[in-house]
Amino acid sequence: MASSGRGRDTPIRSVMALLGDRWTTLILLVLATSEWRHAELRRVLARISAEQAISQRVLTLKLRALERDGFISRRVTADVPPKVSYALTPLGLALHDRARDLIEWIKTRGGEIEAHRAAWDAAGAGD
Amino acid sequence: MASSGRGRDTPIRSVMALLGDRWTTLILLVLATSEWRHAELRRVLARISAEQAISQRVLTLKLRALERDGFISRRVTADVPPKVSYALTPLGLALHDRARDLIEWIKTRGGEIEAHRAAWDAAGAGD
DNA sequence: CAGGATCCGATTGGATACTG
DNA sequence: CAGTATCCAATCGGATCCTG
Repeated sequence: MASSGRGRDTPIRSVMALLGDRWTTLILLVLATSEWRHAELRRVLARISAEQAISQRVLTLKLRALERDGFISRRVTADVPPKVSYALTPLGLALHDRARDLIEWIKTRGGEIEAHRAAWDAAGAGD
Repeated sequence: MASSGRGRDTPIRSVMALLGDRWTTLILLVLATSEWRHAELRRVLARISAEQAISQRVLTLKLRALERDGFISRRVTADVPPKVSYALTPLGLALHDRARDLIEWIKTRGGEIEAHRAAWDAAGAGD
């Protein structure tokens, strides 16, 4: 089942969806710092997300999706047990930069957004 | 139940999720052209998405979410039946601009991404 | 016309157990 | 350690019906 899936998506929609999902952007941010092994990556994601850990299965799914699109590369050593490391490709680094820009923008405007939400929620609270 | 929901999200995650969902970015693109009424908006979204129409319920949900964050404004006339129009706020226009940038980037790199996918799918096809 | 209420299918993400 | 396979809960989006 390696081939299709939701692969008929245009890159536009699927990449936007990637950035919008629960973990992918965080993975990009971490991989931008250096190369990481699977288990290490899981641990650091758990720490910085602060809520809860990514499951092993979902981490694999997200890494595969990023690899399929050419955003990350996977390197395996011949050791036993094998060591598998992930790193951003140049394309992935470029995507990361875009994600950063977006995050920075949201940070600068985050106050306004939260103010709107507070006002909205206050107005609707008396239902 | 107007208040909470997934409202405890930080703007970062929720705005990224907004851009990554099925319709929101498309809605931003359309609203950037002018003000639209609910039914018109539904029709034009159906046309440009080419796959299938957004349901009435989901359009309302998306518009409410955008309104809550202060990205769009809702204007109602005193007519019977009332006319309801939606338009981008300055904050929403700024978000739209960021979405456009991202889309443009994906377009310029889309070829590479699709090439990676093709290679990946071909490699995995012989399972 | 705008939109709320229901019901439903599909997808997403998490927990756990198991394999090379 | 890295990854797969199940099973399950929650969320998302769609279809339909109903109301001011």
